[in-house]
Amino acid sequence: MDAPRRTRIQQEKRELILEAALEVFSTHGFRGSTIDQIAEAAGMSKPNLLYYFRRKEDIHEALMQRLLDTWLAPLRELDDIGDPLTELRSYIRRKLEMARDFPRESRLFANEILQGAPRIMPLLAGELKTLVDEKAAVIKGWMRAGKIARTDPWHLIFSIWATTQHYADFDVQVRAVLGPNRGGDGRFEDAARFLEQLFLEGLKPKS
Amino acid sequence: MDAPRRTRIQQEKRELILEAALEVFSTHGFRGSTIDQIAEAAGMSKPNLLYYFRRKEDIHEALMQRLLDTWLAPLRELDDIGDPLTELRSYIRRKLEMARDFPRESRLFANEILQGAPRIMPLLAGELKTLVDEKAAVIKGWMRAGKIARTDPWHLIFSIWATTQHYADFDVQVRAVLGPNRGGDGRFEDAARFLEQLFLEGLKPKS
DNA sequence: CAAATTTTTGACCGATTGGACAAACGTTAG
DNA sequence: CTAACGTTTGTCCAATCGGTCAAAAATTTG
Repeated sequence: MDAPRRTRIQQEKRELILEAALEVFSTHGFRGSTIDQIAEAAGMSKPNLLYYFRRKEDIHEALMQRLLDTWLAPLRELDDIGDPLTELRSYIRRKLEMARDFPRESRLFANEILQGAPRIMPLLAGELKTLVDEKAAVIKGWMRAGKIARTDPWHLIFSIWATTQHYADFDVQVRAVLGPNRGGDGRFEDAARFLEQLFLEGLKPKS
Repeated sequence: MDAPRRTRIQQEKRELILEAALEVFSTHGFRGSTIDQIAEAAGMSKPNLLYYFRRKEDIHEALMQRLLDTWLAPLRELDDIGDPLTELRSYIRRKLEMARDFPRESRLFANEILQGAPRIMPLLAGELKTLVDEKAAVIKGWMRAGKIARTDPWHLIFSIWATTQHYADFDVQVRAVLGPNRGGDGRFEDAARFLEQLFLEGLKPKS
Protein backbone atom coordinates (compact mmCIF):
# COMPACT_ATOMS: atom_id res chain seq x y z
CA MET A 1 0.00 0.00 0.00
CA ASP A 2 1.07 3.59 0.58
CA ALA A 3 4.82 3.14 0.83
CA PRO A 4 6.41 6.02 2.75
CA ARG A 5 8.88 6.64 -0.10
CA ARG A 6 11.12 8.88 1.96
CA THR A 7 14.29 10.69 1.01
CA ARG A 8 17.53 10.17 2.89
CA ILE A 9 17.13 13.48 4.70
CA GLN A 10 13.57 12.67 5.67
CA GLN A 11 14.59 9.38 7.20
CA GLU A 12 17.42 10.94 9.16
CA LYS A 13 15.43 13.92 10.37
CA ARG A 14 12.40 11.85 11.35
CA GLU A 15 14.68 9.61 13.37
CA LEU A 16 16.26 12.64 15.02
CA ILE A 17 12.84 14.02 15.91
CA LEU A 18 11.59 10.72 17.33
CA GLU A 19 14.69 10.41 19.48
CA ALA A 20 14.19 13.94 20.83
CA ALA A 21 10.46 13.39 21.30
CA LEU A 22 11.09 10.20 23.27
CA GLU A 23 13.26 12.15 25.64
CA VAL A 24 10.73 14.95 26.08
CA PHE A 25 7.49 12.95 26.11
CA SER A 26 8.84 10.37 28.55
CA THR A 27 9.70 12.99 31.13
CA HIS A 28 6.82 15.44 30.76
CA GLY A 29 3.99 13.37 29.32
CA PHE A 30 2.12 14.19 26.14
CA ARG A 31 0.27 17.30 27.25
CA GLY A 32 3.19 18.44 29.35
CA SER A 33 5.49 18.52 26.34
CA THR A 34 5.59 21.29 23.77
CA ILE A 35 6.56 21.15 20.13
CA ASP A 36 9.14 23.84 20.79
CA GLN A 37 10.79 21.64 23.42
CA ILE A 38 11.02 18.72 21.02
CA ALA A 39 12.25 20.94 18.21
CA GLU A 40 14.96 22.40 20.39
CA ALA A 41 16.02 18.96 21.62
CA ALA A 42 16.22 17.86 17.99
CA GLY A 43 18.23 20.94 17.06
CA MET A 44 15.79 22.41 14.58
CA SER A 45 13.14 25.09 14.34
CA LYS A 46 9.49 24.37 15.13
CA PRO A 47 8.21 24.90 11.57
CA ASN A 48 10.95 22.63 10.33
CA LEU A 49 9.85 19.91 12.72
CA LEU A 50 6.26 20.37 11.60
CA TYR A 51 7.42 19.82 8.06
CA TYR A 52 8.21 16.21 8.98
CA PHE A 53 5.32 15.62 11.39
CA ARG A 54 2.23 17.68 10.67
CA ARG A 55 0.80 17.42 14.15
CA LYS A 56 2.12 16.85 17.65
CA GLU A 57 -0.03 13.76 17.91
CA ASP A 58 1.60 12.25 14.83
CA ILE A 59 4.97 12.22 16.60
CA HIS A 60 3.47 10.53 19.62
CA GLU A 61 1.68 8.00 17.47
CA ALA A 62 4.82 7.08 15.53
CA LEU A 63 6.62 6.70 18.84
CA MET A 64 3.98 4.45 20.36
CA GLN A 65 3.77 2.29 17.28
CA ARG A 66 7.44 1.35 17.27
CA LEU A 67 7.43 1.12 21.06
CA LEU A 68 4.86 -1.63 21.38
CA ASP A 69 6.73 -3.99 19.11
CA THR A 70 10.00 -3.82 20.99
CA TRP A 71 8.24 -3.67 24.31
CA LEU A 72 6.40 -6.93 23.91
CA ALA A 73 9.29 -8.78 22.27
CA PRO A 74 10.42 -10.45 25.52
CA LEU A 75 6.97 -11.88 26.14
CA ARG A 76 6.75 -13.14 22.58
CA GLU A 77 9.97 -15.04 23.16
CA LEU A 78 8.49 -16.89 26.12
CA ASP A 79 8.37 -20.35 24.70
CA ASP A 80 7.00 -23.77 25.46
CA ILE A 81 10.30 -25.44 24.71
CA GLY A 82 12.86 -25.65 27.47
CA ASP A 83 12.57 -25.88 31.22
CA PRO A 84 9.67 -23.73 32.53
CA LEU A 85 11.57 -22.24 35.46
CA THR A 86 14.51 -21.42 33.21
CA GLU A 87 12.15 -19.93 30.67
CA LEU A 88 10.54 -17.70 33.28
CA ARG A 89 13.90 -16.70 34.71
CA SER A 90 15.14 -15.47 31.36
CA TYR A 91 11.87 -13.64 30.73
CA ILE A 92 12.31 -11.79 33.99
CA ARG A 93 15.92 -11.07 33.16
CA ARG A 94 15.07 -9.76 29.71
CA LYS A 95 12.33 -7.52 31.10
CA LEU A 96 14.67 -6.13 33.72
CA GLU A 97 17.31 -5.47 31.09
CA MET A 98 14.78 -3.51 29.10
CA ALA A 99 13.95 -1.43 32.16
CA ARG A 100 17.66 -0.75 32.53
CA ASP A 101 18.47 -0.07 28.87
CA PHE A 102 15.25 1.60 27.72
CA PRO A 103 13.86 3.48 30.70
CA ARG A 104 12.46 6.27 28.53
CA GLU A 105 10.40 3.82 26.52
CA SER A 106 9.08 2.36 29.76
CA ARG A 107 8.13 5.76 31.11
CA LEU A 108 6.48 6.75 27.87
CA PHE A 109 4.36 3.64 28.06
CA ALA A 110 3.59 4.18 31.75
CA ASN A 111 2.52 7.75 31.06
CA GLU A 112 0.12 6.58 28.40
CA ILE A 113 -1.44 3.89 30.59
CA LEU A 114 -1.63 6.16 33.63
CA GLN A 115 -3.78 8.59 31.70
CA GLY A 116 -6.21 5.91 30.68
CA ALA A 117 -4.43 4.76 27.50
CA PRO A 118 -6.59 7.04 25.33
CA ARG A 119 -4.48 6.42 22.24
CA ILE A 120 -3.70 2.72 22.52
CA MET A 121 -6.77 1.27 24.18
CA PRO A 122 -7.71 -0.81 21.10
CA LEU A 123 -4.23 -2.32 21.03
CA LEU A 124 -4.46 -3.32 24.69
CA ALA A 125 -7.80 -5.04 24.36
CA GLY A 126 -6.78 -6.57 21.03
CA GLU A 127 -3.22 -7.49 20.24
CA LEU A 128 -1.93 -7.35 23.82
CA LYS A 129 -4.77 -9.36 25.34
CA THR A 130 -4.41 -12.01 22.63
CA LEU A 131 -0.69 -12.34 23.29
CA VAL A 132 -1.09 -12.53 27.05
CA ASP A 133 -3.92 -15.06 26.83
CA GLU A 134 -1.73 -17.17 24.58
CA LYS A 135 1.21 -17.09 26.97
CA ALA A 136 -1.06 -17.65 29.96
CA ALA A 137 -2.18 -20.85 28.30
CA VAL A 138 1.44 -21.95 27.97
CA ILE A 139 2.05 -21.25 31.65
CA LYS A 140 -1.14 -23.08 32.58
CA GLY A 141 0.19 -26.08 30.69
CA TRP A 142 3.31 -26.02 32.85
CA MET A 143 1.15 -25.96 35.95
CA ARG A 144 -0.97 -28.88 34.79
CA ALA A 145 2.21 -30.79 34.09
CA GLY A 146 3.37 -30.11 37.64
CA LYS A 147 6.41 -28.19 36.45
CA ILE A 148 5.61 -25.07 38.44
CA ALA A 149 3.25 -24.28 41.30
CA ARG A 150 -0.39 -23.58 40.47
CA THR A 151 -1.32 -19.93 40.45
CA ASP A 152 -3.02 -17.38 38.26
CA PRO A 153 -0.90 -17.00 35.09
CA TRP A 154 -2.32 -13.57 34.25
CA HIS A 155 -1.47 -12.10 37.62
CA LEU A 156 1.91 -13.76 37.42
CA ILE A 157 2.59 -11.88 34.21
CA PHE A 158 1.29 -8.65 35.75
CA SER A 159 3.62 -9.03 38.71
CA ILE A 160 6.61 -9.58 36.45
CA TRP A 161 5.71 -6.48 34.48
CA ALA A 162 5.16 -4.47 37.64
CA THR A 163 8.36 -5.44 39.42
CA THR A 164 10.67 -5.03 36.45
CA GLN A 165 9.20 -1.82 35.04
CA HIS A 166 9.28 -0.37 38.54
CA TYR A 167 13.04 0.04 38.18
CA ALA A 168 12.52 2.25 35.11
CA ASP A 169 9.34 4.13 36.00
CA PHE A 170 10.14 4.74 39.67
CA ASP A 171 13.87 5.00 39.20
CA VAL A 172 14.13 8.32 41.04
CA GLN A 173 12.44 6.85 44.07
CA VAL A 174 14.51 3.68 43.97
CA ARG A 175 17.73 5.65 43.84
CA ALA A 176 16.58 8.06 46.54
CA VAL A 177 15.68 5.25 48.93
CA LEU A 178 18.77 3.14 48.26
CA GLY A 179 20.98 6.15 48.76
CA PRO A 180 24.28 6.96 47.09
CA ASN A 181 25.96 3.69 48.06
CA ARG A 182 23.53 1.00 47.00
CA GLY A 183 21.64 3.15 44.47
CA GLY A 184 24.49 3.14 41.98
CA ASP A 185 24.95 1.02 38.91
CA GLY A 186 24.76 -2.17 40.93
CA ARG A 187 21.10 -1.73 41.77
CA PHE A 188 19.95 -3.65 38.71
CA GLU A 189 22.04 -6.67 39.60
CA ASP A 190 20.70 -6.59 43.15
CA ALA A 191 17.20 -6.37 41.74
CA ALA A 192 17.85 -9.26 39.37
CA ARG A 193 19.08 -11.45 42.20
CA PHE A 194 16.12 -10.58 44.38
CA LEU A 195 13.47 -11.04 41.69
CA GLU A 196 14.95 -14.33 40.61
CA GLN A 197 14.76 -15.64 44.14
CA LEU A 198 11.28 -14.28 44.74
CA PHE A 199 9.71 -15.70 41.62
CA LEU A 200 11.61 -18.97 41.37
CA GLU A 201 11.12 -19.87 45.02
CA GLY A 202 7.53 -18.69 44.90
CA LEU A 203 6.83 -20.85 41.87
CA LYS A 204 8.63 -24.03 42.79
CA PRO A 205 6.27 -26.97 42.36
CA LYS A 206 4.86 -28.37 45.57
CA SER A 207 6.60 -31.67 46.34
CA MET B 1 3.88 29.15 63.93
CA ASP B 2 1.58 30.50 61.23
CA ALA B 3 -1.67 28.79 62.17
CA PRO B 4 -4.01 28.55 59.14
CA ARG B 5 -6.86 30.20 61.11
CA ARG B 6 -9.52 29.34 58.56
CA THR B 7 -13.24 30.04 58.55
CA ARG B 8 -15.81 27.27 58.18
CA ILE B 9 -16.44 28.15 54.55
CA GLN B 10 -12.74 28.20 53.78
CA GLN B 11 -12.29 24.72 55.22
CA GLU B 12 -15.22 23.34 53.24
CA LYS B 13 -14.28 24.98 49.97
CA ARG B 14 -10.63 24.03 50.23
CA GLU B 15 -11.69 20.46 50.80
CA LEU B 16 -13.97 20.63 47.79
CA ILE B 17 -11.20 21.98 45.62
CA LEU B 18 -8.70 19.36 46.75
CA GLU B 19 -11.17 16.58 45.99
CA ALA B 20 -11.76 17.99 42.50
CA ALA B 21 -8.06 18.56 41.94
CA LEU B 22 -7.27 14.98 42.93
CA GLU B 23 -9.63 13.77 40.25
CA VAL B 24 -8.21 16.05 37.58
CA PHE B 25 -4.52 15.87 38.43
CA SER B 26 -4.53 12.08 38.77
CA THR B 27 -5.90 11.58 35.28
CA HIS B 28 -4.13 14.34 33.33
CA GLY B 29 -0.98 15.02 35.31
CA PHE B 30 0.04 18.41 36.64
CA ARG B 31 0.80 20.18 33.39
CA GLY B 32 -2.02 18.42 31.60
CA SER B 33 -4.58 19.83 34.02
CA THR B 34 -6.00 23.33 33.87
CA ILE B 35 -7.33 25.50 36.65
CA ASP B 36 -10.58 25.81 34.73
CA GLN B 37 -10.99 22.04 34.74
CA ILE B 38 -10.50 21.87 38.49
CA ALA B 39 -12.78 24.84 39.07
CA GLU B 40 -15.52 23.28 37.00
CA ALA B 41 -15.13 19.93 38.75
CA ALA B 42 -15.41 21.76 42.06
CA GLY B 43 -18.47 23.67 40.88
CA MET B 44 -17.05 27.15 41.15
CA SER B 45 -15.55 29.87 38.97
CA LYS B 46 -11.84 30.09 38.32
CA PRO B 47 -11.30 33.37 40.18
CA ASN B 48 -13.20 31.93 43.11
CA LEU B 49 -10.90 28.92 43.19
CA LEU B 50 -7.89 31.21 43.03
CA TYR B 51 -9.24 32.98 46.08
CA TYR B 52 -8.60 29.81 48.09
CA PHE B 53 -5.39 28.72 46.37
CA ARG B 54 -3.35 31.54 44.89
CA ARG B 55 -1.47 29.36 42.41
CA LYS B 56 -2.03 26.09 40.62
CA GLU B 57 1.06 24.71 42.26
CA ASP B 58 -0.31 25.43 45.72
CA ILE B 59 -3.18 23.03 45.08
CA HIS B 60 -0.80 20.33 43.95
CA GLU B 61 1.45 20.91 46.92
CA ALA B 62 -1.40 20.67 49.42
CA LEU B 63 -2.50 17.48 47.71
CA MET B 64 0.93 15.88 47.83
CA GLN B 65 1.46 16.81 51.43
CA ARG B 66 -1.62 15.02 52.71
CA LEU B 67 -1.03 12.18 50.26
CA LEU B 68 2.33 11.10 51.60
CA ASP B 69 1.05 10.62 55.13
CA THR B 70 -1.79 8.30 54.22
CA TRP B 71 0.28 6.63 51.54
CA LEU B 72 3.02 5.51 53.88
CA ALA B 73 0.71 4.58 56.74
CA PRO B 74 0.68 0.85 55.88
CA LEU B 75 4.47 0.70 55.95
CA ARG B 76 4.56 2.51 59.28
CA GLU B 77 2.29 -0.16 60.69
CA LEU B 78 4.73 -2.90 59.75
CA ASP B 79 5.80 -4.00 63.17
CA ASP B 80 8.33 -6.19 64.86
CA ILE B 81 5.72 -7.81 67.06
CA GLY B 82 3.81 -10.77 65.70
CA ASP B 83 4.72 -13.46 63.22
CA PRO B 84 6.89 -12.09 60.37
CA LEU B 85 5.05 -13.86 57.58
CA THR B 86 1.70 -12.76 58.99
CA GLU B 87 3.03 -9.25 59.34
CA LEU B 88 4.16 -9.18 55.71
CA ARG B 89 0.91 -10.70 54.52
CA SER B 90 -1.17 -7.99 56.14
CA TYR B 91 1.17 -5.31 54.79
CA ILE B 92 0.61 -6.62 51.29
CA ARG B 93 -3.11 -6.79 51.88
CA ARG B 94 -3.26 -3.24 53.20
CA LYS B 95 -1.26 -1.94 50.25
CA LEU B 96 -3.53 -3.73 47.80
CA GLU B 97 -6.60 -2.34 49.55
CA MET B 98 -5.18 1.14 49.13
CA ALA B 99 -4.67 0.53 45.43
CA ARG B 100 -8.30 -0.56 45.24
CA ASP B 101 -9.81 2.18 47.41
CA PHE B 102 -7.55 5.10 46.54
CA PRO B 103 -6.47 4.63 42.94
CA ARG B 104 -6.44 8.35 42.26
CA GLU B 105 -3.96 8.96 45.05
CA SER B 106 -1.78 6.20 43.66
CA ARG B 107 -1.85 7.67 40.16
CA LEU B 108 -1.11 11.15 41.44
CA PHE B 109 1.94 9.79 43.20
CA ALA B 110 3.00 7.76 40.17
CA ASN B 111 2.70 10.81 37.95
CA GLU B 112 4.94 12.79 40.26
CA ILE B 113 7.62 10.10 40.43
CA LEU B 114 7.48 9.42 36.69
CA GLN B 115 8.35 13.02 36.00
CA GLY B 116 11.36 12.89 38.23
CA ALA B 117 9.65 13.85 41.49
CA PRO B 118 10.57 17.52 41.04
CA ARG B 119 8.35 18.62 43.92
CA ILE B 120 8.93 15.87 46.48
CA MET B 121 12.51 14.83 45.90
CA PRO B 122 13.64 16.04 49.35
CA LEU B 123 10.91 14.00 51.00
CA LEU B 124 11.99 10.85 49.16
CA ALA B 125 15.62 11.15 50.11
CA GLY B 126 14.70 12.23 53.64
CA GLU B 127 11.59 11.02 55.38
CA LEU B 128 10.88 8.12 53.02
CA LYS B 129 14.42 6.76 52.98
CA THR B 130 14.57 6.92 56.77
CA LEU B 131 11.31 5.01 57.12
CA VAL B 132 12.31 2.35 54.60
CA ASP B 133 15.74 1.90 56.12
CA GLU B 134 14.11 1.46 59.50
CA LYS B 135 11.70 -1.18 58.25
CA ALA B 136 14.41 -2.89 56.24
CA ALA B 137 16.29 -3.32 59.49
CA VAL B 138 13.26 -4.98 61.04
CA ILE B 139 13.00 -7.37 58.11
CA LYS B 140 16.70 -8.07 58.27
CA GLY B 141 16.22 -9.03 61.90
CA TRP B 142 13.61 -11.58 60.85
CA MET B 143 16.06 -13.01 58.34
CA ARG B 144 18.86 -13.29 60.89
CA ALA B 145 16.44 -15.06 63.23
CA GLY B 146 15.64 -17.54 60.45
CA LYS B 147 11.98 -16.54 60.37
CA ILE B 148 11.98 -15.73 56.66
CA ALA B 149 14.32 -16.47 53.79
CA ARG B 150 17.35 -14.24 53.32
CA THR B 151 16.97 -11.64 50.60
CA ASP B 152 17.37 -7.95 50.05
CA PRO B 153 14.81 -6.18 52.29
CA TRP B 154 14.85 -2.99 50.20
CA HIS B 155 14.07 -4.75 46.97
CA LEU B 156 11.46 -6.78 48.80
CA ILE B 157 9.72 -3.57 49.76
CA PHE B 158 10.08 -2.23 46.22
CA SER B 159 8.47 -5.35 44.79
CA ILE B 160 5.53 -5.10 47.19
CA TRP B 161 5.05 -1.47 46.19
CA ALA B 162 5.34 -2.30 42.51
CA THR B 163 2.95 -5.24 42.46
CA THR B 164 0.23 -3.65 44.55
CA GLN B 165 0.30 -0.18 43.02
CA HIS B 166 0.25 -1.79 39.59
CA TYR B 167 -3.43 -2.54 40.11
CA ALA B 168 -4.15 1.17 40.56
CA ASP B 169 -1.69 2.76 38.14
CA PHE B 170 -2.09 0.27 35.30
CA ASP B 171 -5.74 -0.49 35.99
CA VAL B 172 -6.81 0.16 32.40
CA GLN B 173 -4.28 -2.32 31.12
CA VAL B 174 -5.15 -4.92 33.74
CA ARG B 175 -8.83 -4.70 32.92
CA ALA B 176 -8.19 -4.73 29.18
CA VAL B 177 -6.04 -7.85 29.39
CA LEU B 178 -8.29 -9.72 31.81
CA GLY B 179 -11.31 -8.97 29.65
CA PRO B 180 -14.90 -8.39 30.70
CA ASN B 181 -15.22 -11.65 32.60
CA ARG B 182 -12.19 -11.73 34.88
CA GLY B 183 -11.54 -7.98 34.81
CA GLY B 184 -14.56 -7.19 36.97
CA ASP B 185 -14.74 -6.49 40.67
CA GLY B 186 -13.18 -9.83 41.51
CA ARG B 187 -9.81 -8.90 40.09
CA PHE B 188 -8.54 -7.54 43.38
CA GLU B 189 -9.34 -10.74 45.23
CA ASP B 190 -7.59 -12.75 42.53
CA ALA B 191 -4.62 -10.44 42.83
CA ALA B 192 -4.61 -10.75 46.62
CA ARG B 193 -4.59 -14.53 46.40
CA PHE B 194 -1.80 -14.54 43.85
CA LEU B 195 0.42 -12.03 45.64
CA GLU B 196 -0.02 -13.79 48.94
CA GLN B 197 1.12 -17.05 47.41
CA LEU B 198 4.00 -15.46 45.52
CA PHE B 199 5.47 -13.59 48.45
CA LEU B 200 4.78 -16.08 51.21
CA GLU B 201 6.08 -19.05 49.25
CA GLY B 202 8.99 -17.04 47.97
CA LEU B 203 9.92 -15.97 51.48
CA LYS B 204 9.46 -19.23 53.37
CA PRO B 205 12.60 -19.89 55.39
CA LYS B 206 14.85 -22.57 53.95
CA SER B 207 14.45 -25.68 56.13
C1' DC C 1 24.88 25.13 -16.06
C1' DA C 2 19.56 25.85 -14.94
C1' DA C 3 15.20 24.09 -13.65
C1' DA C 4 12.65 21.48 -10.41
C1' DT C 5 12.18 19.90 -6.03
C1' DT C 6 13.00 19.54 -1.26
C1' DT C 7 14.20 21.67 3.03
C1' DT C 8 14.41 25.56 6.30
C1' DT C 9 13.00 29.69 8.41
C1' DG C 10 10.81 34.18 10.21
C1' DA C 11 6.67 36.10 10.84
C1' DC C 12 2.27 35.45 12.12
C1' DC C 13 -2.48 33.68 13.95
C1' DG C 14 -6.29 32.22 16.91
C1' DA C 15 -7.00 29.61 21.03
C1' DT C 16 -5.86 28.49 25.59
C1' DT C 17 -3.30 29.12 29.59
C1' DG C 18 -2.29 30.88 34.57
C1' DG C 19 -3.28 34.61 36.99
C1' DA C 20 -4.68 39.80 38.42
C1' DC C 21 -8.14 43.01 39.87
C1' DA C 22 -11.77 45.81 41.08
C1' DA C 23 -16.37 45.74 41.69
C1' DA C 24 -20.36 43.37 43.32
C1' DC C 25 -22.48 40.35 46.55
C1' DG C 26 -23.36 38.08 51.01
C1' DT C 27 -22.93 37.72 55.92
C1' DT C 28 -22.36 39.04 60.46
C1' DA C 29 -21.62 42.06 64.52
C1' DG C 30 -22.60 46.25 66.81
C1' DC D 1 -29.42 50.17 59.73
C1' DT D 2 -24.58 50.19 58.78
C1' DA D 3 -19.91 49.30 58.80
C1' DA D 4 -16.65 45.62 58.41
C1' DC D 5 -15.37 41.55 56.64
C1' DG D 6 -15.52 37.44 53.85
C1' DT D 7 -16.90 35.60 49.37
C1' DT D 8 -17.92 35.53 44.38
C1' DT D 9 -17.69 36.95 39.71
C1' DG D 10 -16.89 39.37 34.98
C1' DT D 11 -13.43 41.24 32.72
C1' DC D 12 -9.04 41.60 31.37
C1' DC D 13 -3.95 40.54 30.45
C1' DA D 14 0.56 38.73 29.05
C1' DA D 15 2.55 34.45 27.95
C1' DT D 16 2.43 30.24 25.73
C1' DC D 17 0.34 26.91 22.96
C1' DG D 18 -0.26 24.18 18.33
C1' DG D 19 -0.17 25.18 13.85
C1' DT D 20 -0.05 28.07 9.10
C1' DC D 21 2.16 30.33 5.28
C1' DA D 22 4.92 32.43 1.99
C1' DA D 23 9.32 33.06 0.82
C1' DA D 24 14.21 32.05 1.13
C1' DA D 25 17.81 28.60 1.03
C1' DA D 26 19.64 24.22 -0.12
C1' DT D 27 19.61 20.17 -2.71
C1' DT D 28 18.62 17.13 -6.41
C1' DT D 29 17.76 16.35 -11.23
C1' DG D 30 18.12 16.90 -16.22
